[in-house]
Order: sequence, then C-alpha cells, then structure tokens
Amino acid sequence: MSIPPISDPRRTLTLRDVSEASGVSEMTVSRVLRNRGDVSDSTRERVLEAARRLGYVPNKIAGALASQRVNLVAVIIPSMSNMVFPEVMTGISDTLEDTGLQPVVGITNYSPDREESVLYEMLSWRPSGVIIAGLEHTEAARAMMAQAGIPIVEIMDIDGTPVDSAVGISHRRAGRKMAEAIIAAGYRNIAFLGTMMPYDHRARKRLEGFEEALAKAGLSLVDREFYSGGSALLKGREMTEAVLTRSPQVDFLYYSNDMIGAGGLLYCLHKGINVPSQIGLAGFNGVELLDGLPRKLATMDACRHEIGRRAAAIIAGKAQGGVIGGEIIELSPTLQPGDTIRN
Amino acid sequence: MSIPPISDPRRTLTLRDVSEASGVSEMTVSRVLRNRGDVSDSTRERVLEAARRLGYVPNKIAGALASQRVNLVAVIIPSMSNMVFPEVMTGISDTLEDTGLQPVVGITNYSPDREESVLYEMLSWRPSGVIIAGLEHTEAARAMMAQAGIPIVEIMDIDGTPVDSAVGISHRRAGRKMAEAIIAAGYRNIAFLGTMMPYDHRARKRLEGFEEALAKAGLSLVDREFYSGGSALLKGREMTEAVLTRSPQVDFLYYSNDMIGAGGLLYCLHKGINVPSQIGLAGFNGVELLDGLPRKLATMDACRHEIGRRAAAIIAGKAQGGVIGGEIIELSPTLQPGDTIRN
DNA sequence: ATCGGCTATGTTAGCGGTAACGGTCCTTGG
DNA sequence: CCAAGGACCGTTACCGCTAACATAGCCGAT
Repeated sequence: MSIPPISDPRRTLTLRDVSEASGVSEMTVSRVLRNRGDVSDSTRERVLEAARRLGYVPNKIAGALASQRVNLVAVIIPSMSNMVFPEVMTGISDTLEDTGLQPVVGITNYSPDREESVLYEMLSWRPSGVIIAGLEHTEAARAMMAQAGIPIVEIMDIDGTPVDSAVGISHRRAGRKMAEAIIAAGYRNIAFLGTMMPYDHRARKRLEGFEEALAKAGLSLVDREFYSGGSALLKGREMTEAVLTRSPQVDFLYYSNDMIGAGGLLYCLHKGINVPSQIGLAGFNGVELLDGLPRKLATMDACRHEIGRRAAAIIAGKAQGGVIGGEIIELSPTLQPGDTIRN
Repeated sequence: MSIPPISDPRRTLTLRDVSEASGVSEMTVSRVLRNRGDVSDSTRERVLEAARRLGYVPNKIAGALASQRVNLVAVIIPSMSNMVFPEVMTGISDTLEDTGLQPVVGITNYSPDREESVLYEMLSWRPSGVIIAGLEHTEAARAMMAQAGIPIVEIMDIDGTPVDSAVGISHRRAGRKMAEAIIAAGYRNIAFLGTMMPYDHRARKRLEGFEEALAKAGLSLVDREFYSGGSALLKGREMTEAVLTRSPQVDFLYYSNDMIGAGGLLYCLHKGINVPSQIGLAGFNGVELLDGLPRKLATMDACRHEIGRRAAAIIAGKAQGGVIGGEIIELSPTLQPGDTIRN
C-alpha cells in the first residue's frame, strides 16, 4: 500500500505535526497545550487551532517519562460489586476532581496474590500515590509500597499497622458497639451470619469484636452460619432459614453485611415473625440502596464516602510536595437502629 | 541532606541499577524481565536474583514509549453503582485475563462532556483498544475514536451506527418484546416508571420500543413517572404509590430497571395487592442480586456478562494484528417471566 | 546610545526503556 | 581445518515529550 509522506490517517500524530502545521517549535506547542510558560495570545490561538484541526491527542506516556510526573492515583480494592467500594470510589473521585489527579482502579477479588500482582502492575506505571483497601498484604506487597517513594493510604480499617497512612474505622470496635447495643436491648440468644471468605479481614474483625463484647456480658454466640458466592439477598434468606430451623431459640440475627441482612429480614417478615420484638436483626454498612425495604434494617454506617474523601485528600496533599510522615485517621461509625432492634 | 551516590533509598531504581548489580548489560536485564530473546539460565538467575533483592519494579512508561506497545484497554462506562456495569466488567476482565491486556475504567456519570474528556484522557495513554458504553457520543469523541487507529467497541446497544465494532442488544426490540408479552398476558392499563436521565439512551429506546408495540395493539401508556437520584428501592416504592394513587385503573407497571421494580414489588405486596393477578410488574436487567425477593420479578436479561466477554474478545483479537473491519454483534435478551406476570 | 530586564521563542539533552543489528564464542559438518 | 550457524550478549539509535538553559527582540532607564 502507498505511504503518503504527510497526513497519513493511520500514523498517529505527534507534537512535531502540530508544530509544523502552526509554524512554531515543538516546545512552544507543548507550552500551549499544557498552559505553562509564556506564549503570546496570537501563537497560542494558532497552535490550538492547528491541534484541534488535526485532532491531536497528546502522548502522556512520553510526557510522563520526560517530566517524571504522572497524574494517576492507583486505587486497589477487593471488589466492585458489593455496594461498598463504589461509594468509596465516589468519595475519591469527588476529591481528586479538581486536583488534576485521576484514579485508576484495580480489583483483587479478595486474593492476596492477585493484590500483589495488581499492585506491581500499577506501580510499574509510576502513579503519584496508592490507595489500597485493608492493612493485610503479602510481604512483597508491603515492601513494594514502602519502597515506592510515593504516598500510600490504606483504607477501610485501622486495626493494624499501616505502611504509611491509613483512613478507616475500627471494625473490632464496630462489632463491639453493635453487640453492646443488642445486649442493652435485651436480646440474649444471638446468632451470626456472614461470609466465608477467609480474606475478608474486616468482617472477621467485626465478628471478633462482637464476640468479645458478648463474652464480657457472659454470653456467647448461639449459632453461626457462613456462605460464599451467589445472590446475597437469596443467601441471606436461606441462611436465616437454616439458623432458625436449627436453633429456634435465637432472638437476634447479626449479619456481616446489609445485603444478606435484607434477605433475612424479608424472610422473617414473610414467615410472619414479629420483628423486632420476637427476633431482632442487624447488618453492617449503611447501604442506602436498601432504604426502600418494608422495615429499615439496623446497621452501622461504615463512613465509606468519607473514607474515600479523606484518603484522596491525603494523596493530593502529599503529591504536591506535602509532608512525608504517615497519618492515621480513625472515623467513627454510627449505629443506625432502624426498625429491627427493639428500643 | 546527604546524597549517597548509590543505593539511595529514595531514588527509584532503573534497569541500570539491576544491570550493575548483576554484572550484565541493561539490554540483557530487559530481556530477562520480559522473557524475550535468548539468555542463559545462569545469567537469568543472577538477574532475577538481583532484581528481587533490589525490589526493582519496571517502568512501563519508558517501556511503552520505546516499544510503542501498551497493554491497556480503556473501558468507558456511565456508572459503577447500578449493578449492570460491574457485571460487564467481570466479563471483560475474565476474557482479558490471559491475553496480557489490562482493563482501565473511566466513569462518565451519563454526561457526554465528561465522556469526551475521559476518552481524551485515556487515549492520551495510547491504549490498545477502547470499550465504550453506548452509541451516542459527542462529535469530538467520535472523531477521536475514528482517528485513534485502535480497535473501538461500543457496547450495550446496537440501535445506531457504531464507529467501529459494536456488541449489545437492541433495546428497542427488548421494549417491544416485553410489551408484547404483557399484552399477551391480558394486561391493558399499563404504566411506565423509569429514570429521568436524559442521557440514558438505552432506557429511552426501551420505552420507545415498548410504546411502539403498545400502539400496534391499539394501546397507549395509562401513566408514567420518572425519578432521578436517591435509593432506587425507595424510589420504586414512592413512584409506585404515586402512580397507583393517581391512576387506580392501572393493571401493569413496567419499570426501567430491576431495582426500582423491586421497590414497587415490595410496595404492592405490602399493600396486599394481588400480584400478578390484580397488578403485574416487570423490570429490566436480570439482576441476580434480587433473586431473594419474596416473588421473582419479571425481567429481561441484558446479556451483560456476555457483552463484556465478546467486546473483550474483539479487542484482544484485533490487538494482536487481527483484521481491521468493524463487526456488529447483536445478542438476544431473554424474557424471564418470574412470578409477576400472569401466565 | 547603552545597558539591564522583560517577554516570547528556540535548542539541547535527556527521561528509562526497547528494536534492530552486531559481535563473540562455540559447536558442527564437509 | 575452516566455513556456517546458533546461542548469548552488547551497542546504538531512537520513542515523544519536557526541564533547563540559551537567544532574540523590545522596552524604558541611565
């Protein structure tokens, strides 16, 4: 096939094309497109016109290499399909919006090895910062983050030792708090229903805190049930049925997340169980999506939006030459009693 | 502060560091780390050992610039918090998994301008392909995609003209099909409840197809109600109440998505309305999450997972020097009658 | 007129890798 | 014994852009 010397539609454009089209040096074009340095209004116009006409899209790869600056922030989270991380993302995006920084998401599916490789992949693009869920990582992952020379913020959880900064809540404390509220309401035969995922450390810590508080009151879990995969609503329903059949004396069901809690609630209502006097229920997360349920599920807000905002703010602050030291921000989840715990 | 000549913990490592540490040229290190070209086992070992010991993370920016190859696929979608795109993403990830390609997500919030700027931003990183939701884009966005010289796949919808390839369903046909099923079931006083978003073209097309089929049967919508923002479940509840109060004669409620449909279903059941004999309901998307509802909502599967897989397959195929021409793949959504349409 | 001191632009030298090609050895067959 | 070829590794020249420095006008002050 022929190779037209100029304006081959297939060849991707470079600064040189724009510079030739507008009769100035590449450097001047670069200055115009980045709004940096002094350029006269007349040449600025000429350059912009040429760039627009040609449909030039700058090559950030070259730009980043030359300037040693990348406007990306790596965000590494376990999942995107469970209502909790999308909201964290919203907080991050909102805050990053007007900083020139851009989030790039990586998903780990709660696998430490996958997390390590996603982190490696993202670091190889030399982002300006990393926001990563949780405090538990492989040793190699921790080493990479410590070495990277960029701000690192571990989010969601503060029960542990962060590599650099951390923003989150104490899930252990959250579990305790919920247990105390339940006990105070007079419930005594309490069951736990949650995920089986061995790497969901936050759910695990909540359960630990929960059992700790029960123990302090001389109680212990009457029953427990775990699941993995499938429709959360349906699983909640099935697990609830299993528990209530197996342990009819149960008077409270503590779920590790709102979604299965909602399934349980629907099951109880369907069975004509009196909620909350006969049986009480509570979930975790404060998922707004579920506000339309027949009865409002008791839950605990995980400050997801706020966590995203604060984490992004830390990255943004440090990226523009802020301090080095890591900071730990603990947020306080609030109990939302809803209609499923008797007052 | 002092500037140690070597092994400054702050300086980021380069190939040169690894090459010096292992006594071979940078080129050989590069070959080892990419598994390309011949390298003896003994040097390979030495290099890998050195890289590991130093904690070297390759710089893909430099690599991409030199090789003119980037293993990223831009995925541009309107939202991540509505159950539909996470599943598309899963399909994309699954298929890209073993191709060496990596998805990078950008969110537009249903704003054409935002879509344009996200696209520009992503193209400036010179991805190997673009997967973008919908067929409606700004003129500039279309121009950019046409110029980019990489495979473009527009997903979800095929009612229109794609820039390059397209994978999706016909939402107009989906709307028609649902209307026909509803009419066949004997319902005659039908109302529509949906989103107000002017840029949700797919919901719009479904409604158009729906009304088209109604018209063909000599019917027209008895009532309609729109919402925006808020908890979908709750909105579905509120809208349903509004419609049933305003138009008591209604015997069928067609929702633009499953989530508000679920809210409506819960409302009807709560009010003691006999579903589906007194009032029928249907949604759209086939959201598995909702399987645990007291009654299974009639819906239409949007082939989300399959769309993701096929789109990714097209990109993967073309990225390794496949053909140039665009292809259009139409998938067929299947009606899931559930328990909310009388047989 | 001469000399700073601006402003507006150009020039040079990389950024950290990789493609392409070149050069050693060492083996092997004629 | 030598040519040919493969295995292994190094050298050179960029990729497209930007930091840093140079340069050319042009102004007002001396």
